[in-house]
Amino acid sequence: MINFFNTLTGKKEAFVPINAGEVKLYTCGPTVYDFAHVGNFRAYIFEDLLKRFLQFMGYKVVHIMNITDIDDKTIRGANAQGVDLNTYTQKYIDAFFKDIDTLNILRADTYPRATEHIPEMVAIVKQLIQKGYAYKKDGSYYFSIAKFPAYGRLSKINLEELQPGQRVDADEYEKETVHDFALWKAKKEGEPFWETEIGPGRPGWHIECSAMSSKYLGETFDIHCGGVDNIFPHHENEIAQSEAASGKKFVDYWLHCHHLIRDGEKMSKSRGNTITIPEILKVKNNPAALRLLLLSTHYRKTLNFSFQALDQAETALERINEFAGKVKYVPYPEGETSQVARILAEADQWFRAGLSDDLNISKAMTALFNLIKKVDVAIARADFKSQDAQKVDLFIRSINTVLGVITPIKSETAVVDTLRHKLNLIPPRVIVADETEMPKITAQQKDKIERRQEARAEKDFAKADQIRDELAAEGILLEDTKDGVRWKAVPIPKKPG
RNA sequence: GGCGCGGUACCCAAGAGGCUAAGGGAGAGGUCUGCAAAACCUCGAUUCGGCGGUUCGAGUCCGCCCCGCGCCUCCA
Repeated sequence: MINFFNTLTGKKEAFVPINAGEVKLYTCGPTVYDFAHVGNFRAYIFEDLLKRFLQFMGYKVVHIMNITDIDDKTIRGANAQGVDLNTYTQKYIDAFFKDIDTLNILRADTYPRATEHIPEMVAIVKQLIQKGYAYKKDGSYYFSIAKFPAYGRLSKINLEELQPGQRVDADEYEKETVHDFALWKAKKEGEPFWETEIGPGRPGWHIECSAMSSKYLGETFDIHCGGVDNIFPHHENEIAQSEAASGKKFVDYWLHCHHLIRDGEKMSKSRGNTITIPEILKVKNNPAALRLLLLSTHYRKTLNFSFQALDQAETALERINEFAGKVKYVPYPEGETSQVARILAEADQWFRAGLSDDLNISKAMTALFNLIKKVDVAIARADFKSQDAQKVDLFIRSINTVLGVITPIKSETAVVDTLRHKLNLIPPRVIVADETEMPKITAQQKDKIERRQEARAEKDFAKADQIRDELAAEGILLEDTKDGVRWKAVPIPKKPG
């Protein structure tokens, strides 16, 4: 059974989708007025983990993520640059998708844009007018929260105790009550507008999510995600609009991701302490390590971003990759042992149990590391066979459909018979198990490995070390083991800055 | 002021009444080795922000206090 912490009830609850075997998921996407920062992607990675885990557990997931391409900031940005709205937002949309791919985040089924769903929004506003939840003032339409008694249920906010911020009063639009919010904003000088049945203007912020979620997922759907800062007012307002319009429950499970902080402070554009994915990768070019870092703190806990933490994630990931490669590429004797099935069953159980418990990623990672430890011990004792390796490899691939970070390191131990070479019995040679499975290595590089082995046999260590350095600069790492020289292909380290 | 989250080893981080307080990183010792690196093995908190209380038994429940953070206004 899968449990999720539901913001609506404030409790962990058993997850039961409306239609068995199918999950309808809506996640709040970016407002494309600037480049998204890591904090934004922490939320998208959490949602990706959620989605991948549901798929792993056999659910079909229909995932919608909106793109807010019209709001105060996009309009301001476009006007400042003297370009039209679409031209302005497109470069941020492109950057967003590029980062999504870099972080190996699965694409949503649809990324509806606000500007392409004006008629759907107008239809909801009309319904709200008709049912008496909306009123018009100076060409704008507002939602009257006094008409919706359940208002505040999600955020647990008691309106009477709310201390309105100063900027509420500074709102340029006329409202009956401060907390009423705009559904539709009347046409204004210097702003894009649409001619509609409810008059010329543009949508308020919240209405797009109500309109687009119901269009693609239905009036009631399973899960709605976002950052905690969306709980109020955005999601509260969505509930009010949608439930007032449809007369039905809007969403069963609300899951909210906590913030990513930097130096103890929330990372946000308004504070100016943001950092983007490309900026991070300029310092440490390892997207999978970044993904692991963002993934490995539980989503309801604040995550403090630092490059030290990124280094730790990278080291941990290398260990996993090393192990995955050892299982996938290294040949073992035919057969199987009895213990590996047991180790795997235990790891599988922990992995599922962990993620089933409100996405407890720590427990899931523990399952993986304990597996690694136990199998490594078995390998060290030569108590590990080829069929064991296949099963472990399969398991790793399976959990990697959820984690999305593992790339087995391809490497091979070259057995060079230096003694026989010295006696001129055979030429030195690098023995490779399966050429097609090997990482990229040139004949020249192989030749160098052989020449280094010759140098070592002749105790010309200066030459041997020089060759090792040359290969390292080319991304081929040499390691002398008791079985021979082992090489692996690694990314060539980049100089920061 | 209201609502909410968190404080567990040098760092990150599980655990939410009872077998020896997961796991990762760093560190120490070891195997291997020309050296190095890597890989692997072993070790590591008598103690969970503080003080009281409940209990046979408390990181875990209750009370008070201290500290950090978020939301209440556009924000993932």
